[in-house]
Amino acid sequence: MHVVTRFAPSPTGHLHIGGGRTAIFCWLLARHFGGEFRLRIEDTDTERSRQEYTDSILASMRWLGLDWDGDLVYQSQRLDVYNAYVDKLLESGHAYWCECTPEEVEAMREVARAKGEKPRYNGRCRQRTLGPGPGRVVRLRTPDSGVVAFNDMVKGPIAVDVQELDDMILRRADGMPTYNMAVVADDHDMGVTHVLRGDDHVPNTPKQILLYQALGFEQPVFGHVPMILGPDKQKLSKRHGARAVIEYEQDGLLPQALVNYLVRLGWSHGDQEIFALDELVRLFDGHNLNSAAAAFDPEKLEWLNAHYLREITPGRLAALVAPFVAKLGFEASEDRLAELVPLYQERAANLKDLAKSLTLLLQDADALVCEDKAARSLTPEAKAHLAALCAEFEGLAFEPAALEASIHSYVEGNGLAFKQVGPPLRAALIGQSGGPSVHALLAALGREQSLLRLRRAIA
RNA sequence: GUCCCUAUCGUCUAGCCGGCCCAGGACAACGGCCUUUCACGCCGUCAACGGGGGUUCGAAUCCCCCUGGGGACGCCA
Repeated sequence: MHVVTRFAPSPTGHLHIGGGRTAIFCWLLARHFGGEFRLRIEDTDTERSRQEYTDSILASMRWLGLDWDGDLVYQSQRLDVYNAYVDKLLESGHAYWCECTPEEVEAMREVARAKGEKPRYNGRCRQRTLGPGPGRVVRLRTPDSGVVAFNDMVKGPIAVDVQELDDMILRRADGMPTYNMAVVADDHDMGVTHVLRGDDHVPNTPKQILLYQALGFEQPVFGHVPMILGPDKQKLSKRHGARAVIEYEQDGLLPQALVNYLVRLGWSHGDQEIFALDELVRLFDGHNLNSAAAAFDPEKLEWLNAHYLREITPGRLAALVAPFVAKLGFEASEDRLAELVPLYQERAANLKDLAKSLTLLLQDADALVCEDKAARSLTPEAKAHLAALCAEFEGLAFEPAALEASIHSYVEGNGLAFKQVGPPLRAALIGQSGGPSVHALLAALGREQSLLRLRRAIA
């Protein structure tokens, strides 16, 4: 099957998770069938479109691992094309010039509303034979009767009576094309075969189909994926915290975790939860898409992220966490980070947390802050044990096994319980009551830094 | 208001053309095991077919109505 999909964001903001998920689905569908995935920037709204958002969206696409085929298409560079199509429609009688002002149209809508009907343009200029002129727009001549039906990839058969549709504007008074006009022209010219987009476009689809028919274009397959709701089941908004893909990146999420989470939100493959990207490409064929809106669950995302974090090799993880460590004001080579990372790899849910934990090991002994619970374990008796252990460690090789053996022999030799020396040791080393095993901590810190921290705790 | 979409545990979902489902998996929560702590891991518990009518020997699965949720009705995209 020949498949060409596209993702068409408008550069009026960063790429949000809803758009991100749509992009992933489109990319997956194209890759699954060995087709093409195209990217189009819908920047006809000159007021709100910004280059920086285009850049941000492209950066997020790359971060997610979604590569696109062919050149980027900018709608703002295709205005002539759209107008040529509008002219064609005018010539064939499928469109007409209209001189009604926005105010007049609004009044018509009010009349319709008052009659309990859907607000719409009443077709006043339909029968007139107006030509171009200032303030005039071009409208599509919607058929008088009939039903527009299509088979949605995810929602199944959908039918709408044309009576519900009014004569939509194709060309604005300023000569700019409207959204539906541009989309149909672009999707056709780009050879798009499958239009996968957000749920909110369902009502646009019948209108666009009318345009396909008027223009004599072959229709693509349409598919509408439901929206993503906030954890409270309400429309996702700023209230729900981070929503843009770029924010998740900044919070230390791994792209494979976000992709896995987003795909699984609205698509399933039996009971499977974890999917590698190549596995998704193999499995995703456009079926099994859920037709109901789904609530976003940050906790499950976090769980997936922690999962992927544990799968990465220390060396690779060191490189990923380095920028986050630097952001916290610490300097450490990637080699050094690679040595430390294993201590916290399975204790962190994201790169930000991991970096924060690593700074416990990187900072100066004097800057170490001791948590209350940890401080309480540093009793006079415990300090005496620490002093004795310092002596034990003096002539020892600072390796995990040797350190562990040394601590155990001290504990047993003095008839103690491990908990009498473990907690105070950890408190002295990192100022916390929980965390990596003490011998691993000692080995990672090294002789000099370990003894420095122990002596400081005793003092 | 009108039209369209939608409805299984708190959340994501499995459940394709009815019986194998007194509904399965995952996240979260809770309990336990492992363990020097934390975390990981493992085991277990709690928890759902929105309501009402049909069709049928039999419905979460099919049909209708109601209710709930969402979206759209722009010279925005």
